[in-house]
Amino acid sequence: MNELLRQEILQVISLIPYGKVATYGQIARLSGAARHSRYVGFVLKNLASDSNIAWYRVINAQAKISLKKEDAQGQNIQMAKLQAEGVVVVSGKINLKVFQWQPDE
DNA sequence: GATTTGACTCGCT
DNA sequence: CAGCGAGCCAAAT
Repeated sequence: MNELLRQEILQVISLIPYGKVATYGQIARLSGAARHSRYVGFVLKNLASDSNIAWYRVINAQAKISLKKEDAQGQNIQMAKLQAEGVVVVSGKINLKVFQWQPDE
């Protein structure tokens, strides 16, 4: 497995500022793995439970929480955390125009 | 060592 | 404008 790539992904996620979110694809590109969008989610899944990483700031390209229905608890936690940071969630979706992280800003 | 699967994305229908 | 399918890459079985 790519420990290096995994850490880079976590690194990028840790760079997301308070009150902002980023998409999987975005993270993948910033971490140097443009086409490893799926891998990003995979990494989070394994590291989220025992890491202090703000995994909940990561959403999919549809601006929605990507967890499955079975992970309702996780969805709830993520949404709660986001709102606690001031991110407004409308109809389960996030306003990317306002809250998506712009690495160059 | 080959096949399936996945917290995704983009493009065409 | 919504839905479906193909593409990509690493991990798990």
